[in-house]
Amino acid sequence: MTTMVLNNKEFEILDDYLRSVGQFLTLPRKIILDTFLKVDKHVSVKDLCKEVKKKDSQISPATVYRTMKLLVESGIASENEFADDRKLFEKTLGKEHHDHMFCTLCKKVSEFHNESIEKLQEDVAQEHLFEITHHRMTLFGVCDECH
Amino acid sequence: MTTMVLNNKEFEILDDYLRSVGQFLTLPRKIILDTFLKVDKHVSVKDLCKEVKKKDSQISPATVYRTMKLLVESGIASENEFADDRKLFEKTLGKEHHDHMFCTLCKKVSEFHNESIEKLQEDVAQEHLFEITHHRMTLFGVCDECH
DNA sequence: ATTGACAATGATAATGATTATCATTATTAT
DNA sequence: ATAATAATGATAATCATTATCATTGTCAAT
Repeated sequence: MTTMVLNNKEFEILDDYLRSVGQFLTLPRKIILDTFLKVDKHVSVKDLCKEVKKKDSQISPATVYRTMKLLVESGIASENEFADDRKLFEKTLGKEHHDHMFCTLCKKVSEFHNESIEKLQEDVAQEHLFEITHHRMTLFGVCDECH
Repeated sequence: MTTMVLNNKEFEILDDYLRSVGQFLTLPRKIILDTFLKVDKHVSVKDLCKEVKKKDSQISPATVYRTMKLLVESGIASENEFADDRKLFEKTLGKEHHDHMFCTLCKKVSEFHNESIEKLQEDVAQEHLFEITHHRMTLFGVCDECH
């Protein structure tokens, strides 16, 4: 029997968000959120489905897709696309903003943050009278382990 | 009758590249390259197909896809994905490296270059013993005209 | 507790960009 | 000209994601 950590702040946030748009925090959504929170790396919907199926084989991929969209809307998760046509999700809550390095050999995703770059991006945007809502920066190459 | 500018250096580069891999610069490929070069913005395969069809209604989308892949391999074009699941191609020859700003309202793509950011990216990579092959940086937001 | 309005779910079909297949046609070197 | 091989166009296949829709679950009001 799997135990769900229901007092995580993510559950409260999702519940609040859903109520604010006239929806409810149902059991499938709880299971999917719980599963997602226990994966500590970037995960695809496909892989998430496998984990979710272990807990409840009834839950359909369609519901996983729908729920992940809700997690993004509520700020709990964010999505990113590194390799071809497969979106990966990661937790955003309690994590600082960061950018990514993607190893094209082992497909590993690692993170970094550089305040100077952030500042320069803002400067560039101002010069062009562009109002940034978000940005995406990924360095592609070969990680240390693959050398 | 459409005139093709066959003395562009891109034709020579593509020809050289194709020969180096045992292939040939055929008429459909010439037409597609010519069409691509005359579009002066980021273009999707779908839009490119429309233009190509005007010159030769026989040319199939499959050939356009195949040829665009060759243009990327030979360094004449590069691809980028901004909005959902539609790749956009742009000319790379004779253009400095640059990053993009994508207006989420009007979908316009504009370009910028900032040497300081480039330098900092290299620094970050070195710190992490990461060897950059290329990078991708896009600022999302609202452009001046959409304000 | 029951009910009614409506949201959520699961199964499955649809979408849409991109690729693969394959028979036919074109191209090049000889 | 011809043989060897590459290229093409038409079409089917792929695959992640969305839409559809009949059924089931949820909650607030009675």
